[in-house]
Amino acid sequence: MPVVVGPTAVGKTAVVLALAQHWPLVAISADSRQVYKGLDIGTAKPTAAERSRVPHLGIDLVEPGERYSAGRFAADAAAWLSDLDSRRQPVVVGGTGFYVRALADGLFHEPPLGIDRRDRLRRWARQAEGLGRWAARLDPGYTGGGRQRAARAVEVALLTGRPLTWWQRKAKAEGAMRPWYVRLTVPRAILRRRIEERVHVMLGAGWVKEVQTVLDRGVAPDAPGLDAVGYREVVRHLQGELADEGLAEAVMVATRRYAKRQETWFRHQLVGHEVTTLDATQPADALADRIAQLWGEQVD
RNA sequence: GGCCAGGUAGCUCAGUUGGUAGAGCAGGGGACUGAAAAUCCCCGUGUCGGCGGUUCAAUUCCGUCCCUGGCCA
Repeated sequence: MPVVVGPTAVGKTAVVLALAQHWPLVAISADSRQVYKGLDIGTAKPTAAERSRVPHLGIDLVEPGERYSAGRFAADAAAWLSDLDSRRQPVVVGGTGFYVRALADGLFHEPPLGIDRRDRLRRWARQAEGLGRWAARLDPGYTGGGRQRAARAVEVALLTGRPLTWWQRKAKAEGAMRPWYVRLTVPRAILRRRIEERVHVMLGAGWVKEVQTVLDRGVAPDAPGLDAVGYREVVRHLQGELADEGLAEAVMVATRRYAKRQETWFRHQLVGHEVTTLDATQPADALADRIAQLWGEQVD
């Protein structure tokens, strides 16, 4: 199954829409922020018109105040895949490497953890000293990665009796599907330009108002959905901490950094799978033609 | 035209009582299995505006020229 990946603003959506000229498609969005209802402009969700051309799954699943996760995504996506309209070819599109992996490779099957114990652990982990050392002691395979990931390693080890890396090794065997990664890439300077344009379009389209509306509905400024590139800056602007003149630039900086992290992921984390890298300075139609051609050659 | 203040990393600046220089921001590289647009780790050689002079040694002192800003004509 084709999995179209690449950094924000390379043009993934345009390629999928163009690809729909070749086959009837259904797109599965692997994007950790498009799952939130009401966050449309800043997450560059496909528009209603675009979605009428290609139905999209994985969009508008939860409220911005609710916590979604890669695990839920893996489960949801598995359900969608088993219940597809057989006349449409599924294509995964996404910028969230971790979600793509959860879908394509599957995550380890987490045993029931005991909500109370887990919550107590998490509260402790938020301010515990030497969390990284705890993680390394409990999981010899732990390679570092800050408080959030250390906390997770400690939690899994303590609550399941096995280190996280043990579960990972065990789960490797049960690979879920055979993904064919189509990785879109563009020189950094061009991506920078595209990001710049896109941010201006988003702000011009009423992004600030969108966030204001979400906050007015009672969503907390630090809600999971708003903890996102650009949304963080817009929230700060609405709270008077970021002046109007600085907003666009601050959003662009955050977006560029995000794009860099995405490229690092897609450069290194897809090993062991089939990957086709395409130069996305070409128009979407040409890219779609190329994908269609290669797809035809796939054994599948 | 005169006087003053500047010209050092992509940007804003610090600094060197003369021994070829360092912060912030920007930027780059990397890690990644239920918060991932998250969370972390690593990375600073640049004709110190040009040309001359003094000196063992000049980005630093002197001269001159160029550029920028301010004030005065």
